[in-house]
Amino acid sequence: MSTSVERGYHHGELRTALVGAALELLAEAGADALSLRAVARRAGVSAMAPYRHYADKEALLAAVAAHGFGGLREVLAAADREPAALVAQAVAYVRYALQHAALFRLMFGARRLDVSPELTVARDAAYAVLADRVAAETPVQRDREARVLGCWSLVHGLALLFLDGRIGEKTATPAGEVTRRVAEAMLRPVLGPV
Amino acid sequence: MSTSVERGYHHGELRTALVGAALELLAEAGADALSLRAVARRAGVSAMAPYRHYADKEALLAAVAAHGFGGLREVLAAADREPAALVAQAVAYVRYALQHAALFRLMFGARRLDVSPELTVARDAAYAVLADRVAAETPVQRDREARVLGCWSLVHGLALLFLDGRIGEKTATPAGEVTRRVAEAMLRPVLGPV
DNA sequence: CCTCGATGCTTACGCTGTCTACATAGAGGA
DNA sequence: TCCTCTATGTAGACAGCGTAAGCATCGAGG
Repeated sequence: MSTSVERGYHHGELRTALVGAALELLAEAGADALSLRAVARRAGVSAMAPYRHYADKEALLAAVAAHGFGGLREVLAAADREPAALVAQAVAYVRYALQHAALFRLMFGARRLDVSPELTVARDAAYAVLADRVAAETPVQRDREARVLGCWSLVHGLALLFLDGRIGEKTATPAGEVTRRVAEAMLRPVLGPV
Repeated sequence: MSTSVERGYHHGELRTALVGAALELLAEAGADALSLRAVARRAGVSAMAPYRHYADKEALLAAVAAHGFGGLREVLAAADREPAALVAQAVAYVRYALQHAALFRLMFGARRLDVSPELTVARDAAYAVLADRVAAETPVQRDREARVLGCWSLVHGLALLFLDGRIGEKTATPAGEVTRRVAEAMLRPVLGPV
């Protein structure tokens, strides 16, 4: 059997190849170009082939989003091993959103992606990295839940405002630096001196 | 001339009627149902008629989004007149997002909506209400910009996490109450006792 | 009264997601 | 060895979408 370009009637790895093709399209041409037919085309397969592996377009997008949350989890976990782990995670979160803009938007795409358990698991795993760090640095049990939510909201909102071009238009400051400053300004009083 | 159902060849108020029809569709059936043809249908007009008033679908969506920012500005301004204005604005922001979920998502839809000056103006006007309040309550000039950005991110992220169903699934606490708690937990140390 | 520009309509094209029906191939039992 | 069964991929069709081109209608101003 051939492993790369050559293939016969059956693809062999279509399921993962489709996610890969979707990620490429997303990175190269944005969300508007992400049609099911275009994904199939790029995978070198007919328009209906994806339906053997995914119930419909939404299901494929859910798999793509899950992949995105996997990547997010990795960068957050890496940042968590740095000193000033919380601020590092905030910066990593925003950086990931900016580097994978279309994918990041897809991940929070609003649809009934929740039906996919795979997506839910990947999502929760990514957020657990952030939530655990916040919880660990919040001594007072009473405030813990609210602060986890608050920090999560802070980085997520910051990422989206960057993506929407609401920040960084006027300032020449790099996104990472802005993120660090905002995170420190909001978290310093909360967590004590970093 | 007839004002309601009856109309001849020309509509007369198509431009605003289209925005109204789009808002209705958005509220009733969500973003997926918001096709240009469906909007035209609801306005009682042919599929091509909207093009006399908007360059393309994006342009109409920009007008709809601008309308949404107008509404957001109003509720924020009303909240700003309450005691504990900052927390009240946070609650109002989240409430607006939840009550107009599909519209709210459209408002931050990521596309090149920025080309519409009308949209930019409406957007900036809404955020000015929040930014002014934060600035007014941030005594230290040095932190002001970072805190404006931080508070903005906080409420925006919170709203989106609610919309995505990430909050409120497990807790029975009403959204407004959760928002209030988070806002207070994050802002109390920043702004001093409310 | 008559023209002319603004506004709306009709038709048509390529693209999309998805349904139905058919083709192929590799694996397991006869 | 051959034969069938199932998983996988293909072909064609359909309705709905955004939108380009050209035609119809109307009201305002000369």
